[in-house]
This record gives sequence, C-alpha cells and structure tokens, in this order.
Amino acid sequence: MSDRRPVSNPLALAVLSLLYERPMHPYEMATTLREREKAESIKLRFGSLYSVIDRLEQEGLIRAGERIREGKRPERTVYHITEAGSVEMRDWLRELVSTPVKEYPQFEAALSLLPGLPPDEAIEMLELRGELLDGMIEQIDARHEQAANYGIPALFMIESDYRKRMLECERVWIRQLIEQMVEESWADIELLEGIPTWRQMHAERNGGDE
Amino acid sequence: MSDRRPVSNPLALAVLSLLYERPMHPYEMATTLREREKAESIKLRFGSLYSVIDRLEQEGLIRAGERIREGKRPERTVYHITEAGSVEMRDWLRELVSTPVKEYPQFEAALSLLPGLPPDEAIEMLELRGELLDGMIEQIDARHEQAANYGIPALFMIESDYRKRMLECERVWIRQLIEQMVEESWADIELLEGIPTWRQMHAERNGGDE
DNA sequence: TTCCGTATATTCGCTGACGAGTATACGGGG
DNA sequence: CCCCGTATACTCGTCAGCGAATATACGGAA
Repeated sequence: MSDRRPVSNPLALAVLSLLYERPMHPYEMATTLREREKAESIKLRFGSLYSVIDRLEQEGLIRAGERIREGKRPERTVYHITEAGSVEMRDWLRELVSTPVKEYPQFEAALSLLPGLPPDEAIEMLELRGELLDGMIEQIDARHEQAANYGIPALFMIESDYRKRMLECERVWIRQLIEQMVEESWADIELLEGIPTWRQMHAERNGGDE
Repeated sequence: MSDRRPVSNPLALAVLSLLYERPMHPYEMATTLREREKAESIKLRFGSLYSVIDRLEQEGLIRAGERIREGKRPERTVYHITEAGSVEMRDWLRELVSTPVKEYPQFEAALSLLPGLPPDEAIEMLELRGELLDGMIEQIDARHEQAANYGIPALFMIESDYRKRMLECERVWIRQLIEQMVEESWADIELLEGIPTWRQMHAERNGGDE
C-alpha cells in the first residue's frame, strides 16, 4: 500500500458511503451505485468490488453480518460499516474536499508535448477539441434541465455542475490559445521560439530521418 | 492491454517524443525528463521506465541500437525511434489534443459523496481548499514571472498556463458554492433537500448507529 | 591514498486492477 | 411445461505499475 489511505481504490469510498447509509450485500452495492449513476463522477470498476470489500473487511472498516438466502439463490453476505469505517469515510472525504491533489489530465500531457505535432495540425486538433467540448457542455445542460423538471434538488447535481464549469473554462482557454496561435503572436515573445521556428523544425524533418 | 494504445503508460509517450528528437539510452531519458520537469505535467513513474521500453521495443515502436561502454561503467543500450514509432507518437498526440476523455478528478468524487459530511464541516473544508488553491495559483504565477525573466518562450509554458486557468476556475466555482451554501439558498430548490434537511440527517445519526 | 557521498544504471518482487468468464435462478412467452 | 434471455452473484488469471533495493563508478576532501 504505502498509500495515503488503507484501501485506496475510490470504489472503497463509495462502498463505505453506501454502508454508512445502510447495510448491504455486494451485488446490491453495485446495482445501487449504477442506479445512482455514481460511475459518472467516481472511477468505479466493478471487477474490483469483491477484492475491495475483502480488504475493507481486513482493515476492520466494515464487517460481514448475516448471510441471507433468498429463495434458491446463492447466499449473500450483508456487510455493515464499523465505527472505524465511519471515521475513515469522513476523514477521507474531508481530505478530498479540503486538499487539492496533483492530478495528471491527459490533455496537460499533450500540451507539454505539443511541439511534437506540426503547428497547423495542432491548431486543427485544438479546433476539433473545442467543438467536442461544446457538445459535452450541451449534453450536461440537457441533463440538468431534465433533472430540474423532475424536481431533483441541486444538491445532487453539484458534481456535474462542477464538471460543466471546468469544461466551459477549458473551452474558453482553448479558444484563446487558437487565436494566439493563428495570429502567430507566439513570435512576439522574442527569442528562439514562435510558430515560424516550430513550423521550420517540422519541415526540416522531411527526408533526413531514422 | 485491450487499451486504446499499444503501450498505454504515459511514460511511453514521453519516451517516444524524446527518441523523436534523438536516440538515447534509458537513463538519459530519465534525466532529460527530470531536467525538463516533464513530471510536472505528465504522470511519470520512473520505476516503470525499463518495462515500458521493453514493451515499446516488442511493439516495434523503438529499436535497440548501439551498446556503448563509457569508461568502466556498465554497457548502455541506445534506443532509436522507428517509423512506426513516429506514427504512433503523432497519432497519440493528435488523439490527446483533439478528443476530450472522461477523467475522474478526486474532487468530483468528493462532491458526489458530499452529503456524507455534515454541512458545516463541508463548508469549512471548502474554504480551506479555496485558500490552498490561492496558494497554488500564486506559485504558478511566480514561476511564470521567473521564466519570463529568463526569456523562456511562452510555448514552453502552455501546460502550466492551462493548469493555472483550471485552478482559477475551480477557485471561483468554490467561492460561489460556499456563498450559496451559506445563504442556505439550497432550500430555494423546494422539495425534500436543502441544507436544513441535510443538517438534520446528520443530527439524527447521533445515538442510533451501527 | 583512502574514504565516502553522490551520480549512474538497472533489476526485482509484490500487489492491486479489472476484464472476462462462470454458474445458477427467475420469469415470461409460446 | 419447457425454453431461453436476462438478472443475479461471484471468481479467477493475467498483467501492468512502481517502490525500493542493488551495484558499481566517479571525484573531491582529508
């Protein structure tokens, strides 16, 4: 582990918070999480469910309770959260809310390697991304409107409101970047760089390669 | 694998883009990446370096060249990018730039489980996060100023400019969320929810638990 | 000359992640 | 009453990820 958390898979947090509400058996956890569409905002891989539950139990954060058989279906073990589990859940949540962690969005990686693409191609791809972002934002809007009609309270929508805001923000940033690149205003920054140099670099690469 | 990419570790993309510049041996790749502080924007775990290189070679994206011995140091294998490797690199980059992928920031998970925290605590943690974000933004500013003084061109700073913008955006969003929560304006949303109900839920939990 | 701290260069072993597979049970249609 | 598609419930094997250990070399100080 060496991890910050005793069981670091985010699925574990979801499990804890379900059991904090009420005891459940594993399969019910999976269906409940699916019903609530938690997988939209949390990285949940249900293939890891049973191993996560085992580790939570070993750490004493949950405990196995009744084994119930309904009809001729296989026995199901109902799990309960323990006191230590409740503490862990709250502590984990507090940490996640209060402390920004360094994450590595793939787009950031791409930006830092952007010179690996010829500039015109880069611009083209950025434009495409912009359009796709627009589409995603629209989709979220539609879902929000629908939710409002169903009377779902805003408290249940903060995650997606947050995501929407971030997408909008990225969208604006990209628009501005494209503008700058098209104006070649990179060249203003004096010194070696700027779009012309970048373009030249790729032009030279044609012919004398590996 | 079953992955979108033949070698999906982001370190592989970094390796490809280094070898696209010039042939190198593994340790040199590591030091170069460190020098350029690529680990700021790309998730690089150098423990995976050699296994990534092996897989890249197996996939025919790079090939081992000369084995060089300098002084009495151990032999080092210099790797070259292949044509297929260049293609893969460009294609991967194009995809990363053009196509937004669903990622799972931990904060989003926290937001979607926020009701697991009593509301006053939630507000407190959000305020703390806000302050920490301010600090991070200042740090980026400082680095940018320094870079400008050294005459480092803006092209080399886009990743961090992007990150800065995202942080600022999150900061604003959080400020607004706190405002709304403090005003209890969640209650406006009519129906079951709102801060009062949320608070009550946690109050009831004292005494009749697992 | 000898020491040792730091750089060089790589290997290894554990463990978590998770897709894909398995097996049984229910229930509705024919 | 039988069939089979879908839901229920879980297991397993593989494999990538990566921290930590290892080992040797260099070079400056004493």
